[in-house]
Amino acid sequence: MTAADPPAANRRPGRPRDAATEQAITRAARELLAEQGVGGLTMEQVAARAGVAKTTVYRRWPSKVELAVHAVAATFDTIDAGDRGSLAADMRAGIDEAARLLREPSTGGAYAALLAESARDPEGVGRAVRGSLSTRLHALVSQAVERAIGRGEIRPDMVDVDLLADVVVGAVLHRALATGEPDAAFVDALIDLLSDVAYARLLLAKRQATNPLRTQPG
Amino acid sequence: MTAADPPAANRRPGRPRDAATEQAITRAARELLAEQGVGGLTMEQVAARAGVAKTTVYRRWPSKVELAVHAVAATFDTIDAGDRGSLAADMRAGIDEAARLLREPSTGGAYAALLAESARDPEGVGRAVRGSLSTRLHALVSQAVERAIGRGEIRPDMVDVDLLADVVVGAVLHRALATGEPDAAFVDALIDLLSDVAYARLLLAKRQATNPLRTQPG
Amino acid sequence: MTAADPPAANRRPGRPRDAATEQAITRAARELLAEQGVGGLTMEQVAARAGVAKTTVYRRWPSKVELAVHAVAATFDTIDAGDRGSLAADMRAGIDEAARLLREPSTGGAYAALLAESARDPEGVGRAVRGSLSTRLHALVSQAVERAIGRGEIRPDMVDVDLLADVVVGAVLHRALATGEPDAAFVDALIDLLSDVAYARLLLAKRQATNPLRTQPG
Amino acid sequence: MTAADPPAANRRPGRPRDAATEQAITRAARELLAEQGVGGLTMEQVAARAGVAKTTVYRRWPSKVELAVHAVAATFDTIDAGDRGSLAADMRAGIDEAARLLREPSTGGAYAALLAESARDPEGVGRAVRGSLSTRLHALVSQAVERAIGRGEIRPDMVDVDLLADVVVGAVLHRALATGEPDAAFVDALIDLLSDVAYARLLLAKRQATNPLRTQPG
DNA sequence: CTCTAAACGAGACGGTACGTCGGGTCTTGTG
DNA sequence: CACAAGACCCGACGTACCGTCTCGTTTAGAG
Repeated sequence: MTAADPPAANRRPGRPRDAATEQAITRAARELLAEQGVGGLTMEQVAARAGVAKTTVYRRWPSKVELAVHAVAATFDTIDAGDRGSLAADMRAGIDEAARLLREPSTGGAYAALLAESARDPEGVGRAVRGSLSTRLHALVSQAVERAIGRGEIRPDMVDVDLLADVVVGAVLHRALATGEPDAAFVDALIDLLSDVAYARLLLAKRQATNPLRTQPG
Repeated sequence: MTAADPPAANRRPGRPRDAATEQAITRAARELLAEQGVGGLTMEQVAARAGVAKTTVYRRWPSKVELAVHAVAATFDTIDAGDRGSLAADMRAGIDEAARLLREPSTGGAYAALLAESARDPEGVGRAVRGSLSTRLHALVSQAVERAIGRGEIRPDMVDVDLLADVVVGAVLHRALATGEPDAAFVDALIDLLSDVAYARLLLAKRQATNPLRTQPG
Repeated sequence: MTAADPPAANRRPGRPRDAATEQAITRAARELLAEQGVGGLTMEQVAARAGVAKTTVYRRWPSKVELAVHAVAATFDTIDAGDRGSLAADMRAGIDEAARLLREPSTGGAYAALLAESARDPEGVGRAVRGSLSTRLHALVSQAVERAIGRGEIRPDMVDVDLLADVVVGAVLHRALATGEPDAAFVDALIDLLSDVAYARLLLAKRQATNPLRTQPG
Repeated sequence: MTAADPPAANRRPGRPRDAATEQAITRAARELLAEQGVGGLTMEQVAARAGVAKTTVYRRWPSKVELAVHAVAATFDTIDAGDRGSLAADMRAGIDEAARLLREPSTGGAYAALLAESARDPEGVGRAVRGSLSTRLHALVSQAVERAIGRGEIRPDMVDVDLLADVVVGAVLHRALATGEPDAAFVDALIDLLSDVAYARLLLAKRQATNPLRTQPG
């Protein structure tokens, strides 16, 4: 084997980056996002507020969008996705978390803006947004389902996790930005709806029957 | 005596606006939106392509955002919300329409961008977006439900129309922009999910029972 | 002879122009000129303040510059060029008048601006400016000289009226706009200078001599 | 020890300005001024012709007027104010220079336009115009006089330099823009006039007399 | 204890679009 | 015709960000 310290091997030459700088930028970005929304998140302002040169910001995040993704992701770090013991509890907790985050105009608006950017550049921005943001929102639902499967509460074939996640996240997002507040009543109603789905499927599975209301496409 | 002329009564003074101009702008805006997304929707470009002075555009739409709303709304004019005869058919048609529109990156992206703007200015932009866009997407679902109520297929108390609409539109939107394509399989799965809700509720109503899976909010 | 009223023969068909309108425009133009200088003299503002449509202004003065000429000329209508009885008194009065007019920043500035326009369009604007403005300023000097010649105070070959006028008007104008105030001391000094010219010429004429200080050009 | 480096001491931080850029702008401004007068001196055009972003122009000259001042001043850099050996020669040279510059419609017109602007903003524009332009035209006369005083040709109390300068510059300017060409004959006549002033004053000084034509202000 | 390589602050730079202002023309309906 | 009202084209204004660049100045480990 060659020399030594594999962890220190990737030590890059030159002056190392200042960790405080990174924090200052992140903090400034989050503050601006919260105060003025996506439109207020300008590289110029971020640099100024962080007390940092624009170059320094660009050295870390190659474009404004990526910084925005980072800033929103930082907000998502507050997500609590702990195990609540049951599917119902986990689902409620997950939906509550989603509503809490997206209800905030700056966060909800920023997420929507980044989704819009994703549409323009699915490979670049889209990949980043999905990887850092959408996935984490989806996880709020999918983790709950997976835990429930693990517990034996439901069977894997009974639920399309991806669909479920899109339904939950999409409904909360749209309610937050287009329709009104994703308040407690909304969350309750959404949970009831999902409960009814579960009820129907458990029943149908037990009876080995098919929902007669299901029609053929076309 | 000749008939009265009510249309000429509210004639505004001054040179009337040129209808052709209005069309040219709308058309240019839609084209640019389709070709290059929201980012490509520039007042400068719109005016140039429409063969019109920038002032003329601003005279009609006081800002870029309002023009964008108009352009997306114009795209929504292609929505076919005819009566298909049954709730199931209407729902499928409505979801298909939503998917068709939002699947288009320019339209879906633009809608998301405008939702983002709504978060920054709920009174101004938000009101316009809701009035011209969100409402029309919701109508795809709510009309279907209302027709079904009219037909006696379902009872009004069995469904929260607003929730349902947010679920459908939100799910389609999020799938389109964040997760993947809202393709036929997705639409089918979504319809199945809704069918199961209906099944559960019809059953529970007949039995005068309550879904035991429903829990109390915590 | 043909029909009637020769003075009314040039009666044009259609609705006659409103004299009050003309006055309102002139007044508005002068006010704006006085309040905000040439830069503040916009067709839009003039029309608005006169309570008149832009068309109406353009019907009378084909361009902004011509209106400006008219407005300054209207200010020049206050010139008092009465006979003071002697060359000295007339000259003093003329220079005082010039100083009074050009000292006013709006008038002096406007005159300078119109001279600038003249440089761009000597035939059109230039002709109008010369005809309505420069000539009248020159007259302040030339009338004095001509009266003096009439009285026999000086001989026509002793003075180049045009040069004299340019010297006086030019000096006052430049002092007003570039150097400082054309105050009483300045006017006095200018008169003294001209008096010395007259003294020299009278003396030289009497002696039938030539000023030895005059050198050959080149 | 090596010599000190005072020039490098006051080095400003950041990327230094490109000298070539500055020249390109100046050149473009002068060309446009010469070709199309003040009206043709557009920030947009200057930037385009200089192959430079508009921002770059604004970084140096905060407004169009200041750039115009600079452009005219650059034209004034061609002034030759060398010592010709005698008051007469220096005066002739100075007047010729003034005539040469102001005869050019673009330069004369621009100078007039800037004087007009000075009237609107005496502190800002006015200061710049006086400092960069008027002073330099005045110097054509005042330097000649001061040299003459140095040589003993005339005595300081015999001439009001400021008045003289305004007379010369003003007369040339007004002749150029309002009356006709400041051609050779005009320059000669102006010089003759000034020569006669000198003659009168020398004579009166020698005789210790007063010009009887001088009257008291009234 | 120098050498090297990168981080860093500062600010110039090219670019694109913004929304506004003003000039001058054209097009209505009404007096 | 005159007139009011206002649409329309055009060109320029000055500003705001974007992302890139070029400087001089640290700051660390490597030799």
